[in-house]
Amino acid sequence: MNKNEGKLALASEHKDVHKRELPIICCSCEARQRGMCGVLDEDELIELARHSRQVVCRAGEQLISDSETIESYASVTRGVVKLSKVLEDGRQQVVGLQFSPDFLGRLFGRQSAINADAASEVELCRMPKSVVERMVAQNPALEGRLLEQTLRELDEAREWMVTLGRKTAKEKVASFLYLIATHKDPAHDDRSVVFDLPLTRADIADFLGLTIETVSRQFTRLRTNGVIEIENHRHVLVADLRRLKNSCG
Amino acid sequence: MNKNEGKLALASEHKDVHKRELPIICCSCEARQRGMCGVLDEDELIELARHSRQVVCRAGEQLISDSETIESYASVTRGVVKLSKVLEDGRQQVVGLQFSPDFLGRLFGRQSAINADAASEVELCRMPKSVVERMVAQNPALEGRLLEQTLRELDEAREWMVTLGRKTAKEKVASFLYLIATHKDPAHDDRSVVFDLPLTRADIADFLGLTIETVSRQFTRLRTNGVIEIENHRHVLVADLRRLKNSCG
DNA sequence: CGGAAGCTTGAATATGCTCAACACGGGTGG
DNA sequence: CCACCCGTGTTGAGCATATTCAAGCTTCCG
Repeated sequence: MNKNEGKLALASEHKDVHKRELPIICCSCEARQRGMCGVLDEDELIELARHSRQVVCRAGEQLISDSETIESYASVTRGVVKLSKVLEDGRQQVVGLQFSPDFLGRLFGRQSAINADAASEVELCRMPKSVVERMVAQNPALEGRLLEQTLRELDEAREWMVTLGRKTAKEKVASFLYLIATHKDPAHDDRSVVFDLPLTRADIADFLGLTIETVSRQFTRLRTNGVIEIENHRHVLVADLRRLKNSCG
Repeated sequence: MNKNEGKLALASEHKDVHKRELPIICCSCEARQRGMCGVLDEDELIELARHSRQVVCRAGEQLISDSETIESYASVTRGVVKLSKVLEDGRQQVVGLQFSPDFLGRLFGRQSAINADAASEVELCRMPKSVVERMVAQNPALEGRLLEQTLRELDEAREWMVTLGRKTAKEKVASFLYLIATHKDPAHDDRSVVFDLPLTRADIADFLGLTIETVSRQFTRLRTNGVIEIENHRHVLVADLRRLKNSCG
C-alpha cells in the first residue's frame, strides 16, 4: 500500500480531495472499458475505488447466498460466476452466468433471491451497497448503464427460457456449448473455436434442467456425430460453429 | 374528440403549450398510479399524452411481432399480454406475462426479439419510441422506474426458469395457478381465491413447456385432489391457497 | 341445429431419469 | 514408489414421466 494514500484517506474523511490519483488497478480493468465504471468521471471513479476492494475467489466458493442481506455489490473482473436458485428439496437451477465486466448483485434489493458462486476462479471488485446506490442516484449515466445491462440480462434469461421449456436434451447441450463458444470468442465469424468449459457436468446439468448422465450422453453423441471434439473432459474444439448452431434447434 | 384539442394540436406544433389540461384518461389510469407515468410531472405527462394513443385489442391479436422494427412503446392499462418466442420449426415458449400497469416493449431496442399478443382483451396506451426515449434521457426518475420494472421482470424470469427446468408437470401447473391467483388478488393472506384463467390451455402449455394434454391432465389431477375447483374450463376456485402453494414444489 | 374451437381422456410410445458399475486423474500417505 | 481414495465423468439397463396420436366431449356462436 502507498503511504501517501493512507495519509490522505485518514485526513480527508468527508472532504473533497482534488487530484487523487486513479488507482492503478482501474487502468486495466474491463469494468472501466465496457462495464459500469466506463460512465464514471475521474472523481467518481476515485471515490468509488476508495471504498472498493479487489477479492479473488477460488472455484466453488460461494459469493452470495439466498436470503442473505445485501451489503455490497461487485463487478466481475475475471472468471465466471454462476447464479442459481434451489427448491426446498434441493433441486437446483442455474439461472444465469456472469462474465467480466458484469455487475453482480440485485440493485436496490434488501436481500438476495439467488445464490452466486464462483464457477471458475473469479476476481471481483466489491463495492459497498450504499456507495453504489448514492452514485446511481446522482449519476443518470450510471443508472442508464445498469439499466442496459439489466435489459441484456433479461433478454438472455428469456432466450434461455426457450431452451429450458422447448428444446430436447441434445439441443440443450448444443445450445450451452454455443453460448460458451460465442461468449469466449466474440469474433466468431471464424468457423472454428477452442475453449475450456467453465462449468462441471453437474453445473451444466443444473443450467440445462437435465441430469449429469444425460449431459454426458449428449456430449458423447455430439462427439460421435463430429460436431465437437473433447480432450480431458474440459477442453472443447468446435470445428464448424455453423454445424453446432444447427444442432441448437 | 374535443374540438379545442384539435385546434391546439394543430396550432402548437413545436411550441410549448402552457396549462394544457391533464387528459381525462390519465386521471384514472393505473400507469399514473403505479406505472411509469407516476414519476412524471404535470408538464411531462401532458407532453407524453399529446403523443399517445389509447388502443383496444381483441384477445389473440398480435401487438408486436418478432423481428419487427420498434417504433412505439406502450403501457398495458387493462388485460393480460403474453410475451413469447418461437423456434424455426414452430415450437413456442411463453417467456412472460404482463399486466396493468406494465411497460411494454424493449427499451432502446431497434427491433423486437419477441412476440407480444393479447391473451385477453387488452387496452394499451401507445407512445412513440422517440418521445419516450427523450423523456428517459431527460428525467432520471423515469429511467429509475423503468430500471425497477426491468429488475422485477428479471426476477420473475429467473423464478420461472426454476419452474421450467426443475419442476414436474403437476408442480408446473400448480405454480402457474399460484402465479395467477396471487397476481389477481394481492391481498392473498385470505386463504381462498376465485378467478378466470386469462390463458387458453395451449397458452398455458407454452408457458410451462408442456403439451396441452399434460396440462389438462394435471388440472384434472389437482381437481380430484381437491386443491382447486373448475367451472366452465375457465373459472377457477382455490379454496386454500396454502395447499396450492404446497403443490408448487 | 350444426360446426368449430377448445378441452378431456385413453393407449401406446419415447425421451430423459434412476440406479449401478466402472474409468480416469490427481493427491495423500504408508 | 505404489496403493488407495476421492472427485469427476462415462456407460448401461430398466423405469417413469410426459408426449404422441386418436377419439370423444363441452361450449360457444352463427
